[in-house]
Amino acid sequence: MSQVQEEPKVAKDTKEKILRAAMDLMALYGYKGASVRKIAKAVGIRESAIYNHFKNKEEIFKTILASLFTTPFDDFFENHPPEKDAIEGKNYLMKFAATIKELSFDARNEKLFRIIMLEIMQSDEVRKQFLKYFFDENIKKLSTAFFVMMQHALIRSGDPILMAQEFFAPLFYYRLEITLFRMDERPTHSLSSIFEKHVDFFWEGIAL
Amino acid sequence: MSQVQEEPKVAKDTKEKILRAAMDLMALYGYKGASVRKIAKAVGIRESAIYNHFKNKEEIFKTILASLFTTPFDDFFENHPPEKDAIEGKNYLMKFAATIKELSFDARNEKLFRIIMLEIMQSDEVRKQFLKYFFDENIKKLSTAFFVMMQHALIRSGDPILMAQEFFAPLFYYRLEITLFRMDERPTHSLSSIFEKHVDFFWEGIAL
DNA sequence: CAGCTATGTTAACAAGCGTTCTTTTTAAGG
DNA sequence: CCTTAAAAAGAACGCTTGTTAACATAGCTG
Repeated sequence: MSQVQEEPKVAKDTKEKILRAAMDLMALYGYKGASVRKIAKAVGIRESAIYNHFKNKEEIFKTILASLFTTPFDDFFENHPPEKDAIEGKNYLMKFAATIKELSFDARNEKLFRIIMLEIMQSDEVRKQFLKYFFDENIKKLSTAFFVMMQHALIRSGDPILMAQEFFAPLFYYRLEITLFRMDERPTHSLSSIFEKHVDFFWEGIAL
Repeated sequence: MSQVQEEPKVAKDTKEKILRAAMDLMALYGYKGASVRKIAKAVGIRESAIYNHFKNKEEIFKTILASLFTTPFDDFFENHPPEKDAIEGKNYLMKFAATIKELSFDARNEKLFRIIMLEIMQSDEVRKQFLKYFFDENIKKLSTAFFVMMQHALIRSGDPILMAQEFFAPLFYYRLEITLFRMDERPTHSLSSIFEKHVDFFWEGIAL
Protein backbone atom coordinates (compact mmCIF):
# COMPACT_ATOMS: atom_id res chain seq x y z
CA MET A 1 0.00 0.00 0.00
CA SER A 2 0.92 3.64 0.10
CA GLN A 3 1.30 3.27 -3.63
CA VAL A 4 0.36 6.90 -3.88
CA GLN A 5 3.49 8.61 -2.65
CA GLU A 6 6.04 6.47 -4.39
CA GLU A 7 8.53 9.21 -5.16
CA PRO A 8 11.82 9.77 -3.36
CA LYS A 9 11.33 12.22 -0.57
CA VAL A 10 14.68 13.96 -0.26
CA ALA A 11 15.06 14.33 -4.00
CA LYS A 12 11.83 16.24 -4.37
CA ASP A 13 12.93 18.33 -1.45
CA THR A 14 16.14 19.60 -3.02
CA LYS A 15 14.48 19.92 -6.41
CA GLU A 16 12.06 22.35 -4.86
CA LYS A 17 14.85 24.06 -2.97
CA ILE A 18 16.64 24.59 -6.27
CA LEU A 19 13.53 26.09 -7.81
CA ARG A 20 12.98 28.36 -4.87
CA ALA A 21 16.59 29.52 -4.80
CA ALA A 22 16.61 30.03 -8.55
CA MET A 23 13.44 32.07 -8.34
CA ASP A 24 14.83 34.25 -5.57
CA LEU A 25 18.06 34.89 -7.42
CA MET A 26 16.41 35.47 -10.78
CA ALA A 27 13.99 37.90 -9.21
CA LEU A 28 17.03 39.80 -7.98
CA TYR A 29 19.55 39.48 -10.78
CA GLY A 30 17.67 38.13 -13.80
CA TYR A 31 18.25 34.91 -15.69
CA LYS A 32 21.84 35.65 -16.61
CA GLY A 33 22.74 37.04 -13.23
CA ALA A 34 21.47 33.98 -11.41
CA SER A 35 24.35 31.63 -12.16
CA VAL A 36 24.18 27.90 -11.55
CA ARG A 37 26.90 28.25 -8.96
CA LYS A 38 25.01 30.91 -7.06
CA ILE A 39 21.86 28.81 -7.12
CA ALA A 40 23.77 25.75 -5.89
CA LYS A 41 25.39 27.74 -3.13
CA ALA A 42 22.01 29.06 -2.01
CA VAL A 43 20.71 25.50 -1.83
CA GLY A 44 23.83 24.27 -0.09
CA ILE A 45 25.13 21.86 -2.71
CA ARG A 46 27.76 21.85 -5.46
CA GLU A 47 26.79 23.09 -8.89
CA SER A 48 27.23 19.63 -10.42
CA ALA A 49 24.56 18.23 -8.12
CA ILE A 50 22.03 20.52 -9.77
CA TYR A 51 22.28 18.44 -12.90
CA ASN A 52 20.90 15.43 -11.07
CA HIS A 53 17.60 17.28 -10.94
CA PHE A 54 17.54 19.42 -14.06
CA LYS A 55 18.88 18.86 -17.55
CA ASN A 56 20.32 22.36 -17.69
CA LYS A 57 19.80 25.90 -16.51
CA GLU A 58 17.17 26.63 -19.08
CA GLU A 59 15.04 23.79 -17.78
CA ILE A 60 15.09 25.39 -14.35
CA PHE A 61 13.89 28.62 -15.88
CA LYS A 62 11.23 26.88 -17.93
CA THR A 63 9.94 25.17 -14.83
CA ILE A 64 9.71 28.47 -13.01
CA LEU A 65 8.03 30.05 -16.01
CA ALA A 66 5.37 27.38 -16.00
CA SER A 67 4.39 28.42 -12.50
CA LEU A 68 4.70 32.11 -13.30
CA PHE A 69 1.53 32.66 -15.18
CA THR A 70 -0.86 30.39 -13.42
CA THR A 71 -3.97 31.48 -11.67
CA PRO A 72 -3.44 35.11 -10.62
CA PHE A 73 -6.21 36.42 -12.88
CA ASP A 74 -7.83 33.13 -13.82
CA ASP A 75 -8.78 32.72 -10.22
CA PHE A 76 -10.58 36.02 -10.12
CA PHE A 77 -12.63 35.53 -13.25
CA GLU A 78 -13.52 32.01 -12.20
CA ASN A 79 -14.82 33.19 -8.86
CA HIS A 80 -16.38 36.28 -10.38
CA PRO A 81 -17.56 35.48 -13.90
CA PRO A 82 -18.17 38.78 -15.67
CA GLU A 83 -21.28 37.50 -17.46
CA LYS A 84 -23.00 37.09 -14.12
CA ASP A 85 -21.34 39.39 -11.63
CA ALA A 86 -20.66 42.46 -13.74
CA ILE A 87 -24.19 43.57 -12.86
CA GLU A 88 -22.70 44.74 -9.61
CA GLY A 89 -21.16 47.58 -11.56
CA LYS A 90 -18.69 49.60 -9.57
CA ASN A 91 -18.51 46.95 -6.92
CA TYR A 92 -17.29 44.45 -9.50
CA LEU A 93 -14.50 46.77 -10.57
CA MET A 94 -13.63 47.33 -6.94
CA LYS A 95 -13.26 43.61 -6.40
CA PHE A 96 -10.99 43.32 -9.41
CA ALA A 97 -8.82 46.19 -8.25
CA ALA A 98 -8.66 44.67 -4.79
CA THR A 99 -7.28 41.48 -6.33
CA ILE A 100 -4.54 43.40 -8.10
CA LYS A 101 -3.82 45.24 -4.90
CA GLU A 102 -3.51 42.01 -2.96
CA LEU A 103 -1.13 40.61 -5.54
CA SER A 104 0.92 43.79 -5.40
CA PHE A 105 1.52 43.37 -1.71
CA ASP A 106 2.07 39.61 -1.80
CA ALA A 107 5.69 38.55 -1.43
CA ARG A 108 5.58 35.60 -3.79
CA ASN A 109 3.71 37.42 -6.51
CA GLU A 110 6.15 40.26 -6.16
CA LYS A 111 8.97 37.89 -7.09
CA LEU A 112 7.09 36.60 -10.10
CA PHE A 113 6.34 40.12 -11.26
CA ARG A 114 9.99 41.02 -10.94
CA ILE A 115 11.09 38.07 -13.03
CA ILE A 116 8.53 38.95 -15.66
CA MET A 117 9.72 42.55 -15.79
CA LEU A 118 13.35 41.48 -15.83
CA GLU A 119 12.99 39.04 -18.69
CA ILE A 120 10.14 40.49 -20.69
CA MET A 121 12.50 42.06 -23.21
CA GLN A 122 14.82 39.07 -23.34
CA SER A 123 12.73 35.93 -23.25
CA ASP A 124 10.27 35.34 -26.05
CA GLU A 125 8.34 32.99 -23.83
CA VAL A 126 7.97 35.47 -21.00
CA ARG A 127 6.87 38.17 -23.40
CA LYS A 128 4.41 35.88 -25.12
CA GLN A 129 2.83 34.86 -21.85
CA PHE A 130 2.83 38.40 -20.56
CA LEU A 131 1.03 39.69 -23.62
CA LYS A 132 -1.40 36.83 -23.39
CA TYR A 133 -2.29 37.34 -19.75
CA PHE A 134 -1.80 41.02 -19.12
CA PHE A 135 -3.11 42.27 -22.41
CA ASP A 136 -5.23 39.76 -24.28
CA GLU A 137 -7.08 37.50 -21.87
CA ASN A 138 -7.38 39.95 -19.06
CA ILE A 139 -8.68 42.66 -21.31
CA LYS A 140 -11.07 40.30 -23.02
CA LYS A 141 -12.66 39.23 -19.75
CA LEU A 142 -12.85 42.78 -18.48
CA SER A 143 -14.42 43.97 -21.72
CA THR A 144 -17.14 41.38 -21.23
CA ALA A 145 -17.79 42.92 -17.85
CA PHE A 146 -18.08 46.39 -19.33
CA PHE A 147 -20.31 45.09 -22.10
CA VAL A 148 -22.65 43.66 -19.51
CA MET A 149 -22.66 46.94 -17.63
CA MET A 150 -23.56 48.79 -20.81
CA GLN A 151 -26.42 46.41 -21.49
CA HIS A 152 -27.78 47.11 -18.05
CA ALA A 153 -27.36 50.83 -18.59
CA LEU A 154 -25.04 51.15 -15.63
CA ILE A 155 -22.42 52.97 -17.66
CA ARG A 156 -22.25 55.02 -20.80
CA SER A 157 -21.86 53.09 -24.01
CA GLY A 158 -18.63 52.83 -25.99
CA ASP A 159 -16.03 50.35 -27.07
CA PRO A 160 -15.84 47.77 -24.24
CA ILE A 161 -12.30 46.77 -25.18
CA LEU A 162 -11.03 50.32 -25.06
CA MET A 163 -12.79 50.75 -21.75
CA ALA A 164 -11.20 47.59 -20.38
CA GLN A 165 -7.74 48.78 -21.40
CA GLU A 166 -8.34 52.20 -19.93
CA PHE A 167 -9.46 50.62 -16.71
CA PHE A 168 -6.63 48.12 -16.50
CA ALA A 169 -3.71 50.32 -17.56
CA PRO A 170 -3.57 52.42 -14.39
CA LEU A 171 -3.75 49.29 -12.26
CA PHE A 172 -0.73 47.95 -14.07
CA TYR A 173 0.98 51.31 -13.77
CA TYR A 174 0.43 51.49 -10.01
CA ARG A 175 1.55 47.91 -9.59
CA LEU A 176 4.78 48.64 -11.41
CA GLU A 177 5.24 51.75 -9.34
CA ILE A 178 4.92 49.76 -6.13
CA THR A 179 7.51 47.25 -7.29
CA LEU A 180 9.95 49.98 -8.27
CA PHE A 181 9.41 51.86 -5.04
CA ARG A 182 10.05 48.74 -3.06
CA MET A 183 13.31 48.06 -4.88
CA ASP A 184 14.60 51.37 -3.59
CA GLU A 185 13.06 50.71 -0.22
CA ARG A 186 10.84 53.71 -0.65
CA PRO A 187 7.63 53.49 1.40
CA THR A 188 4.57 52.22 -0.45
CA HIS A 189 1.87 52.82 2.13
CA SER A 190 0.91 56.02 0.33
CA LEU A 191 0.08 53.81 -2.64
CA SER A 192 -2.11 51.41 -0.71
CA SER A 193 -5.30 53.35 -1.34
CA ILE A 194 -4.51 54.23 -4.94
CA PHE A 195 -6.35 51.21 -6.32
CA GLU A 196 -9.62 52.23 -4.69
CA LYS A 197 -9.08 55.81 -5.78
CA HIS A 198 -8.63 54.63 -9.33
CA VAL A 199 -11.93 52.78 -9.29
CA ASP A 200 -13.69 55.79 -7.80
CA PHE A 201 -12.25 58.10 -10.42
CA PHE A 202 -12.87 55.75 -13.29
CA TRP A 203 -16.42 54.99 -12.27
CA GLU A 204 -17.27 58.63 -12.01
CA GLY A 205 -16.16 59.01 -15.61
CA ILE A 206 -18.32 56.24 -17.03
CA ALA A 207 -21.32 55.93 -14.71
CA LEU A 208 -24.67 57.05 -15.99
CA MET B 1 38.09 79.99 -40.78
CA SER B 2 36.63 76.67 -39.78
CA GLN B 3 38.00 77.42 -36.33
CA VAL B 4 34.81 75.98 -35.01
CA GLN B 5 35.59 72.29 -35.27
CA GLU B 6 38.93 72.26 -33.46
CA GLU B 7 38.63 68.89 -31.76
CA PRO B 8 40.27 65.70 -33.00
CA LYS B 9 38.02 64.43 -35.70
CA VAL B 10 38.67 60.72 -35.82
CA ALA B 11 38.69 60.32 -32.08
CA LYS B 12 35.31 61.86 -31.56
CA ASP B 13 34.13 59.85 -34.45
CA THR B 14 34.95 56.48 -32.97
CA LYS B 15 33.87 57.55 -29.53
CA GLU B 16 30.46 58.24 -30.94
CA LYS B 17 30.56 55.06 -32.93
CA ILE B 18 31.21 53.18 -29.71
CA LEU B 19 28.29 54.86 -28.02
CA ARG B 20 26.01 54.15 -30.91
CA ALA B 21 27.06 50.51 -31.15
CA ALA B 22 26.77 50.09 -27.40
CA MET B 23 23.31 51.60 -27.45
CA ASP B 24 22.18 49.32 -30.24
CA LEU B 25 23.50 46.22 -28.54
CA MET B 26 22.23 47.15 -25.10
CA ALA B 27 18.81 47.86 -26.53
CA LEU B 28 18.86 44.34 -27.89
CA TYR B 29 20.62 42.33 -25.20
CA GLY B 30 20.81 44.54 -22.13
CA TYR B 31 23.86 45.76 -20.30
CA LYS B 32 25.27 42.33 -19.55
CA GLY B 33 24.49 40.93 -22.96
CA ALA B 34 26.28 43.74 -24.75
CA SER B 35 29.85 42.64 -24.16
CA VAL B 36 32.82 44.89 -24.77
CA ARG B 37 33.99 42.57 -27.52
CA LYS B 38 30.63 42.71 -29.31
CA ILE B 39 30.65 46.47 -29.11
CA ALA B 40 34.22 46.63 -30.44
CA LYS B 41 33.37 44.29 -33.27
CA ALA B 42 30.37 46.40 -34.23
CA VAL B 43 32.60 49.47 -34.34
CA GLY B 44 35.29 47.64 -36.25
CA ILE B 45 38.11 47.82 -33.71
CA ARG B 46 39.64 45.52 -31.09
CA GLU B 47 38.15 45.52 -27.61
CA SER B 48 41.27 46.99 -26.05
CA ALA B 49 40.94 50.09 -28.21
CA ILE B 50 37.68 50.85 -26.47
CA TYR B 51 39.64 51.68 -23.36
CA ASN B 52 41.29 54.58 -25.13
CA HIS B 53 37.91 56.29 -25.11
CA PHE B 54 36.24 55.05 -21.96
CA LYS B 55 37.56 54.10 -18.56
CA ASN B 56 35.48 50.95 -18.49
CA LYS B 57 32.22 49.44 -19.63
CA GLU B 58 30.22 51.14 -16.94
CA GLU B 59 31.37 54.55 -18.16
CA ILE B 60 29.97 53.73 -21.57
CA PHE B 61 26.67 52.87 -19.98
CA LYS B 62 26.70 55.98 -17.81
CA THR B 63 27.32 58.13 -20.86
CA ILE B 64 24.39 56.55 -22.63
CA LEU B 65 22.25 56.98 -19.55
CA ALA B 66 23.00 60.67 -19.47
CA SER B 67 21.50 61.02 -22.92
CA LEU B 68 18.63 58.70 -22.11
CA PHE B 69 16.47 60.97 -20.08
CA THR B 70 17.03 64.28 -21.73
CA THR B 71 14.37 66.31 -23.40
CA PRO B 72 11.63 63.86 -24.42
CA PHE B 73 9.12 65.39 -22.02
CA ASP B 74 10.98 68.52 -21.08
CA ASP B 75 10.67 69.63 -24.68
CA PHE B 76 6.94 69.31 -24.62
CA PHE B 77 6.35 71.22 -21.43
CA GLU B 78 8.75 73.93 -22.51
CA ASN B 79 6.91 74.42 -25.76
CA HIS B 80 3.56 73.99 -24.13
CA PRO B 81 3.70 75.35 -20.58
CA PRO B 82 0.68 74.02 -18.72
CA GLU B 83 0.11 77.27 -16.84
CA LYS B 84 -0.64 79.03 -20.09
CA ASP B 85 -1.73 76.42 -22.59
CA ALA B 86 -3.82 74.10 -20.47
CA ILE B 87 -6.72 76.44 -21.17
CA GLU B 88 -6.99 74.63 -24.46
CA GLY B 89 -8.45 71.74 -22.52
CA LYS B 90 -8.86 68.59 -24.54
CA ASN B 91 -6.65 69.97 -27.25
CA TYR B 92 -3.81 70.26 -24.78
CA LEU B 93 -4.15 66.64 -23.79
CA MET B 94 -4.30 65.68 -27.42
CA LYS B 95 -1.01 67.43 -28.06
CA PHE B 96 0.60 65.64 -25.15
CA ALA B 97 -0.66 62.28 -26.34
CA ALA B 98 0.57 63.06 -29.84
CA THR B 99 4.05 63.62 -28.43
CA ILE B 100 4.01 60.24 -26.73
CA LYS B 101 2.74 58.70 -29.92
CA GLU B 102 5.53 60.28 -31.94
CA LEU B 103 8.11 59.00 -29.49
CA SER B 104 6.59 55.54 -29.65
CA PHE B 105 7.13 55.36 -33.37
CA ASP B 106 10.55 57.00 -33.38
CA ALA B 107 13.44 54.59 -33.91
CA ARG B 108 15.90 56.26 -31.60
CA ASN B 109 13.46 56.72 -28.77
CA GLU B 110 12.41 53.13 -29.18
CA LYS B 111 15.98 52.06 -28.40
CA LEU B 112 16.13 54.28 -25.35
CA PHE B 113 12.83 52.92 -24.09
CA ARG B 114 14.08 49.38 -24.54
CA ILE B 115 17.21 50.05 -22.55
CA ILE B 116 15.17 51.61 -19.80
CA MET B 117 12.85 48.64 -19.67
CA LEU B 118 15.73 46.19 -19.82
CA GLU B 119 17.67 47.75 -16.99
CA ILE B 120 15.00 49.27 -14.83
CA MET B 121 15.09 46.39 -12.37
CA GLN B 122 18.86 46.11 -12.40
CA SER B 123 20.32 49.58 -12.48
CA ASP B 124 19.57 51.88 -9.59
CA GLU B 125 20.38 54.85 -11.77
CA VAL B 126 17.98 53.85 -14.52
CA ARG B 127 15.25 53.21 -12.02
CA LYS B 128 15.86 56.49 -10.24
CA GLN B 129 15.71 58.45 -13.46
CA PHE B 130 12.70 56.54 -14.67
CA LEU B 131 10.78 57.26 -11.49
CA LYS B 132 11.83 60.88 -11.70
CA TYR B 133 10.77 61.42 -15.29
CA PHE B 134 7.95 59.00 -15.87
CA PHE B 135 6.33 59.34 -12.51
CA ASP B 136 7.32 62.43 -10.61
CA GLU B 137 8.11 65.30 -12.98
CA ASN B 138 5.80 64.26 -15.73
CA ILE B 139 2.90 63.80 -13.38
CA LYS B 140 3.61 67.05 -11.62
CA LYS B 141 3.51 69.06 -14.84
CA LEU B 142 0.39 67.28 -16.02
CA SER B 143 -1.31 67.86 -12.71
CA THR B 144 -0.69 71.57 -13.13
CA ALA B 145 -2.46 71.36 -16.45
CA PHE B 146 -5.46 69.65 -14.89
CA PHE B 147 -5.49 72.16 -12.08
CA VAL B 148 -5.68 74.98 -14.59
CA MET B 149 -8.50 73.22 -16.41
CA MET B 150 -10.40 72.88 -13.16
CA GLN B 151 -9.95 76.56 -12.40
CA HIS B 152 -11.43 77.39 -15.75
CA ALA B 153 -14.29 74.98 -15.17
CA LEU B 154 -13.38 72.92 -18.20
CA ILE B 155 -13.39 69.69 -16.26
CA ARG B 156 -14.89 68.35 -13.08
CA SER B 157 -12.93 69.02 -9.94
CA GLY B 158 -10.89 66.45 -8.09
CA ASP B 159 -7.32 65.59 -7.16
CA PRO B 160 -5.17 66.90 -10.04
CA ILE B 161 -2.37 64.48 -9.27
CA LEU B 162 -4.64 61.47 -9.36
CA MET B 163 -6.09 62.77 -12.59
CA ALA B 164 -2.63 63.20 -14.09
CA GLN B 165 -1.69 59.65 -13.19
CA GLU B 166 -4.93 58.29 -14.56
CA PHE B 167 -4.35 60.18 -17.77
CA PHE B 168 -0.72 59.20 -18.15
CA ALA B 169 -0.91 55.52 -17.16
CA PRO B 170 -2.72 54.32 -20.29
CA LEU B 171 -0.29 56.24 -22.48
CA PHE B 172 2.56 54.40 -20.82
CA TYR B 173 0.68 51.13 -21.12
CA TYR B 174 0.08 51.56 -24.84
CA ARG B 175 3.65 52.63 -25.39
CA LEU B 176 4.90 49.49 -23.69
CA GLU B 177 2.47 47.42 -25.71
CA ILE B 178 3.83 48.87 -28.94
CA THR B 179 7.40 48.06 -27.95
CA LEU B 180 6.50 44.50 -27.02
CA PHE B 181 4.50 43.98 -30.18
CA ARG B 182 7.39 45.19 -32.26
CA MET B 183 9.82 42.81 -30.60
CA ASP B 184 7.71 39.93 -31.85
CA GLU B 185 7.28 41.67 -35.17
CA ARG B 186 3.58 41.88 -34.59
CA PRO B 187 1.90 44.71 -36.51
CA THR B 188 1.37 47.93 -34.58
CA HIS B 189 -0.73 49.92 -37.01
CA SER B 190 -3.85 48.93 -35.11
CA LEU B 191 -2.34 50.77 -32.16
CA SER B 192 -1.61 53.97 -34.05
CA SER B 193 -4.97 55.54 -33.23
CA ILE B 194 -5.10 54.32 -29.65
CA PHE B 195 -3.55 57.48 -28.27
CA GLU B 196 -6.27 59.69 -29.72
CA LYS B 197 -8.90 57.23 -28.59
CA HIS B 198 -7.52 57.43 -25.10
CA VAL B 199 -7.80 61.21 -25.03
CA ASP B 200 -11.35 61.05 -26.39
CA PHE B 201 -12.38 58.51 -23.79
CA PHE B 202 -10.65 60.28 -20.95
CA TRP B 203 -12.00 63.68 -21.81
CA GLU B 204 -15.51 62.38 -21.96
CA GLY B 205 -15.04 61.18 -18.42
CA ILE B 206 -13.88 64.47 -16.96
CA ALA B 207 -15.36 67.20 -19.16
CA LEU B 208 -18.10 69.35 -17.74
C1' DC C 1 62.81 65.91 -39.70
C1' DA C 2 62.35 64.56 -34.74
C1' DG C 3 59.28 63.75 -31.16
C1' DC C 4 54.99 63.57 -28.90
C1' DT C 5 50.38 62.14 -28.43
C1' DA C 6 46.44 59.76 -29.77
C1' DT C 7 44.69 55.56 -31.43
C1' DG C 8 45.09 51.26 -32.70
C1' DT C 9 46.71 45.87 -32.40
C1' DT C 10 48.26 41.70 -30.19
C1' DA C 11 48.53 38.99 -26.35
C1' DA C 12 47.51 37.73 -22.03
C1' DC C 13 45.40 37.71 -17.22
C1' DA C 14 42.13 36.20 -13.69
C1' DA C 15 37.56 35.29 -12.98
C1' DG C 16 33.23 33.52 -13.98
C1' DC C 17 30.20 30.90 -16.87
C1' DG C 18 27.44 26.28 -18.15
C1' DT C 19 28.34 21.72 -18.39
C1' DT C 20 30.40 16.92 -18.02
C1' DC C 21 33.05 13.31 -16.21
C1' DT C 22 34.53 10.38 -12.43
C1' DT C 23 34.37 9.19 -7.85
C1' DT C 24 32.41 9.12 -3.31
C1' DT C 25 28.68 9.25 -0.08
C1' DT C 26 24.02 8.23 1.27
C1' DA C 27 19.81 5.72 1.86
C1' DA C 28 16.58 1.88 1.03
C1' DG C 29 15.20 -3.05 0.04
C1' DG C 30 15.75 -7.86 -0.15
C1' DC D 1 24.76 -7.38 5.42
C1' DC D 2 25.05 -6.72 0.69
C1' DT D 3 23.32 -4.75 -3.44
C1' DT D 4 21.64 -1.11 -5.98
C1' DA D 5 20.38 3.31 -7.25
C1' DA D 6 20.14 8.09 -6.29
C1' DA D 7 22.42 12.23 -4.96
C1' DA D 8 26.24 14.71 -3.95
C1' DA D 9 31.22 16.11 -4.35
C1' DG D 10 35.39 17.13 -6.82
C1' DA D 11 37.87 18.27 -10.66
C1' DA D 12 38.15 19.61 -15.01
C1' DC D 13 36.67 21.23 -19.86
C1' DG D 14 36.16 24.97 -23.14
C1' DC D 15 34.39 29.30 -23.51
C1' DT D 16 33.33 34.24 -22.52
C1' DT D 17 33.86 38.06 -19.68
C1' DG D 18 36.18 42.82 -18.33
C1' DT D 19 40.50 44.63 -18.13
C1' DT D 20 45.55 45.51 -18.60
C1' DA D 21 50.25 45.66 -20.53
C1' DA D 22 53.48 46.04 -24.20
C1' DC D 23 54.07 47.40 -28.61
C1' DA D 24 53.09 49.52 -33.37
C1' DT D 25 51.48 53.28 -36.29
C1' DA D 26 49.78 56.97 -37.56
C1' DG D 27 49.35 62.38 -37.66
C1' DC D 28 50.22 66.78 -35.82
C1' DT D 29 53.62 70.23 -33.73
C1' DG D 30 57.84 72.09 -32.78
